[in-house]
Amino acid sequence: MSGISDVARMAGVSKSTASRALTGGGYVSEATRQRVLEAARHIGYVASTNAASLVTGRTKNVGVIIPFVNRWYFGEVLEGVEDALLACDYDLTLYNVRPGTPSRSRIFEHFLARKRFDGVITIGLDPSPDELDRLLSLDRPVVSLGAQYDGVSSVAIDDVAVSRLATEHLIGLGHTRIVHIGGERSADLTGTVHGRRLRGYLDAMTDAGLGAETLHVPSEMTLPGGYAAGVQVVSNLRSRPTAISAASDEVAVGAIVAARRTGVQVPAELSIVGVDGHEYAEMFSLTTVEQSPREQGVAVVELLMDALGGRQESTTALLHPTRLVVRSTTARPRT
Amino acid sequence: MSGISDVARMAGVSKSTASRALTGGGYVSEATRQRVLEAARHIGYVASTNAASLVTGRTKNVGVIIPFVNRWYFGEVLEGVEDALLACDYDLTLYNVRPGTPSRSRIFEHFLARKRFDGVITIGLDPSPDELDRLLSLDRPVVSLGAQYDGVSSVAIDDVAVSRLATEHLIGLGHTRIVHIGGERSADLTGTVHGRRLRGYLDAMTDAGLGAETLHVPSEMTLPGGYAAGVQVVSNLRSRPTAISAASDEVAVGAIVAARRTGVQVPAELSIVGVDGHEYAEMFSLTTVEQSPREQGVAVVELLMDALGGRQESTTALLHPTRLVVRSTTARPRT
DNA sequence: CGCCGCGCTGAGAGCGCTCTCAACGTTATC
DNA sequence: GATAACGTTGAGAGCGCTCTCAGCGCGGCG
Repeated sequence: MSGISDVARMAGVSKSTASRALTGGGYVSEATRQRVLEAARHIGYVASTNAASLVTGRTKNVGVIIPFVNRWYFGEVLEGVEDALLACDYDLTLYNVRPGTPSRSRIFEHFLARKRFDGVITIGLDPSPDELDRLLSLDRPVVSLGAQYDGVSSVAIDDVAVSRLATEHLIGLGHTRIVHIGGERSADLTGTVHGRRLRGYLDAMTDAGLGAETLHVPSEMTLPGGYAAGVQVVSNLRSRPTAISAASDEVAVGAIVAARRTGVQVPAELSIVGVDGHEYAEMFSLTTVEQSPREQGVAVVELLMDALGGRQESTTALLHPTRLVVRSTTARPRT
Repeated sequence: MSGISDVARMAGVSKSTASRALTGGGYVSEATRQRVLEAARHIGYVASTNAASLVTGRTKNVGVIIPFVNRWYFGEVLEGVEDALLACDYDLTLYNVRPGTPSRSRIFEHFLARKRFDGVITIGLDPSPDELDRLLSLDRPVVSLGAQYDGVSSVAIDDVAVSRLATEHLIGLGHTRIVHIGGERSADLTGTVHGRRLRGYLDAMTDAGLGAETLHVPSEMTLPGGYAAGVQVVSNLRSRPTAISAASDEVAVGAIVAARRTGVQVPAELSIVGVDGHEYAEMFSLTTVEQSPREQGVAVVELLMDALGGRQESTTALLHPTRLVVRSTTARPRT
């Protein structure tokens, strides 16, 4: 275990000078710097971030709080965040807070309190008041991706708008009996992604004078969830809708599979539109509103770096662009 | 920022005693311990793991090296590992080494060298000689999941056996024209998961006297990859096989979608079997050989904890059980 | 009664760094 | 020529802990 003193001795300078040369602070003559660098390389010296943290208080580590790892959006975001953090020379400590797990509270109460990070990125997190309290009392910058809450800068897309856009696409094609498949309906339609997407659907329907026709089939935000809901929609022969506005592409693809399996033609008998730009969308020719989670991951890291560098201009909420991609799961309804 | 001295002062003891009471080492009277604990709770004291690491050399942190986050198997494993690590009071630092990314070498050369962990878990890693070298020279325990390499204990399934089992299931049903869809064929059929699964298929075919009939369509180990390969298989009208042995469930589901889309009946005209026990398998009624990545994640953490606790009994290679689950994508071939 | 061992406690060294501060030689300024 | 300023360096304190070691009171034992 070679320390900085070894490097210093080998380069014939003091610990202080070696430190300066290595970390790049203060005055060091170019010659000395080279000598120190050479010595360090020679004995394979790597600074102990630990010891450095102890004195500087900065850990070169960022905590990432994420509810799921195994869903497309979250996986993409995580990879984007990881890449961006590495580029800034930061490690990433993962805190997987699956909702309803006992470990979730343990993370908030115990692990976060250790403050082994310079800042925190939360992804798609809808914190309880207590959790938010703990987060803010960490005395470290916190930024959020895919969700907005009090006192925290964020990067996200306009979930209401994307769902509205998707629904309006269906309305524009002439559909009137449009059903929305998505998450549970809760009292508050702004606290969750699926809530906001339900709201976008409702807004579009209301604005088109179809307010009385709205229909919401709740489902998990997963492919199997969409499948189950799709089966339900399709088997409802009496008043089968002519189109589905799904809260996400995973749900939409599930619905497509359900329709095909039941012999319902897509889009001839049933149009389906999703939201996300999932990697499966193209394969299923799914019409969808695309977003770019990877880029959002990079953006939220930038936001955090600003905060860490003291370049924080109060609380900001960045909205990333999205775009409608029309493929072949949507068409005019049969007259 | 309250330190241990504050706790000590408040409890009316020395720093040493406070430390003993808090970390549970050495002699402390029960009364004193309670007093210290109470004081710590009162001022919300949380020990700086950083400072502790500096003296003990243990970080209470584990590095996890993973090539993908966004594939089912890896996501499941990661969640299992995270859960198990939290239970042992360890943090998880994520190193996402996507193959071919420039960040991959940076991680091996720079980030790992910082040694901010007590041990390393590699997931499905096929390290280059140089990478393996760097890994072992870290002087920290390394354990591997889903891949075996020199000098490292591992947890995995028998990838050759599962694929052989899946293929034998098809052979048992009477199929002879069976094609394998899976990863690139490389010179060495043991270094990668898809290589070993290809080998299992080849072994089963050869043992059944069908050695001359083997056919391998390479594809990415993803759903779109399986779709593309499936299209290719299905459109080959002259000598269409009666069954597909897919290297993974994602590939198998892709092939199912391709078949349905082309109007080929599954399983009437084409049987398809996968490997993994993917969350989509049930929804597609896919016959498959199930494994349990989550449990494997837990198991590999146990292995690492043994190594960290000095209970390492040389290098072990645990094989986890798998089982064939017959659903309805496989049937006897039409005569 | 003296000594040892046991249970408990405190003093203080030191983990590997960074950073402040003083010192020193050299050059610019008046 | 005296002084200031600048660039460069080293000494050493101290980050917040753990851990070794010595000390102290007390009961058991020879």
